[in-house]
Amino acid sequence: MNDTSPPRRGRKSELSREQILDAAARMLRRQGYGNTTLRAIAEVAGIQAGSIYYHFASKDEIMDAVLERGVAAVYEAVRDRLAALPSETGHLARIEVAVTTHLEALLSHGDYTSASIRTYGEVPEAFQQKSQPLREAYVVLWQDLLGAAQADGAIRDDLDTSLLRTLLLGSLNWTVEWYDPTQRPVQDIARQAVDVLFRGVVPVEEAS
Amino acid sequence: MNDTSPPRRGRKSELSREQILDAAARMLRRQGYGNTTLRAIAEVAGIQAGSIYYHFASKDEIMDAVLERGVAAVYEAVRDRLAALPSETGHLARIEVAVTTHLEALLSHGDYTSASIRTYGEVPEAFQQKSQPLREAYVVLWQDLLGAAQADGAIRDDLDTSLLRTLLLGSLNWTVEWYDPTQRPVQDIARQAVDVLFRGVVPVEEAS
DNA sequence: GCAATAATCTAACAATCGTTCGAATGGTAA
DNA sequence: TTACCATTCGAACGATTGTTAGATTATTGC
Repeated sequence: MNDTSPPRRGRKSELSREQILDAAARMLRRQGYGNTTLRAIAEVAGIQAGSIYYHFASKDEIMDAVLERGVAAVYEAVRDRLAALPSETGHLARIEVAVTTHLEALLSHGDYTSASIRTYGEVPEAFQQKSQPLREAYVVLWQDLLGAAQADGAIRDDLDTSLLRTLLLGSLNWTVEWYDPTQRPVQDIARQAVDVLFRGVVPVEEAS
Repeated sequence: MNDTSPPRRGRKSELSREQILDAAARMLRRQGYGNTTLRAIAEVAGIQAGSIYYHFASKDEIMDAVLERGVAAVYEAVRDRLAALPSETGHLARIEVAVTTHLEALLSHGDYTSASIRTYGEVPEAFQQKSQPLREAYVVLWQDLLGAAQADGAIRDDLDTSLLRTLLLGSLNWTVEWYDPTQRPVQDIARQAVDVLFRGVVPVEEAS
């Protein structure tokens, strides 16, 4: 009944599986769901199209794996880094760490996270739902972070933290569309993003 | 030689053309480029698939028209509203108008702008280039806006306005992914976005 | 009302899609 | 080596794709 045990497989299988996923993520990122062909994935992975079905049951299963990996990479990175902070860490410091980690994870696992972000909307609803719990957990994480900060007066209480969260994460997520790793280190972007988020762009002397 | 004159067409042609474009934009927005089928577009538009070719030469030509319309709607709206401002308008006020107008245009032409934003990356390079001049012009518009503000001291001069622009526009563009017109008026979002952009989230008394 | 042409329909085409399956290969334990 | 199972190949399938062309219907100008 409980069919948790996978068919016993050798070491080479996992390697191929990984190559297929990498290829799929790379193609999903630039061409979207509908344009990504199993034959193209196979070619990039260095195998034949039919061979994919030894590792995955369907195209959707591949997409699902890529999507899930994309969100998990960011969520787990941020969650773990926050958990590793000393308990006396201030709210603003925690937010700064979250922003920086989010950006680092987002841009270092570029293909998976980009594919996840850009493809999520165009994938059949049926298996959007599989990665949805993770996405919601990540939203809750941020909402708690911002809510706690506001409750303690670290964030102005005339702001809607829910709106603030979507605006902030939107700004960060959009970086996958333009970020060029050869141009500028991720930390520079994170630093200025946090700086503007905290203090705004207007110089203090004339902040009306 | 100069074949500028289109084949003389009646009034009904333009109506159908519009319906095809509307249908295409709506499908592009939710399903992406590769998943959007000419037969599906035709069904939404209330005609037969083959009839599309009376109005457009190819699928790509439809996509091209949708993409261009999407960026043009936002660009022209912001440009015109800025041009209509009295010349003595301050830099921050101009930026506020630009942000608000950008959001309003973005979200009121939802299908076209969303399709334009989400599909641009997955479309063949050959005709990404057709809407590229418009996109660049829009970037220049914002860059001038922010650069002039910084030159006059309205924006802190330790900020990189080029990075600031991408972060800001990213935040605004991302709204097409989550905005629900039944929940909150666009102006509320614009107001808080400008507020945070100018003054940051940290209360003045403890801004270090 | 009649001719002309604008607009749409219908049916098919070649290509490509995801998928299947039996045969061929690879490696590993005995 | 032999036998067994893991892994891949190669070729095919039905369905669907963008596109085409001729027949058919609407609409307009006179």
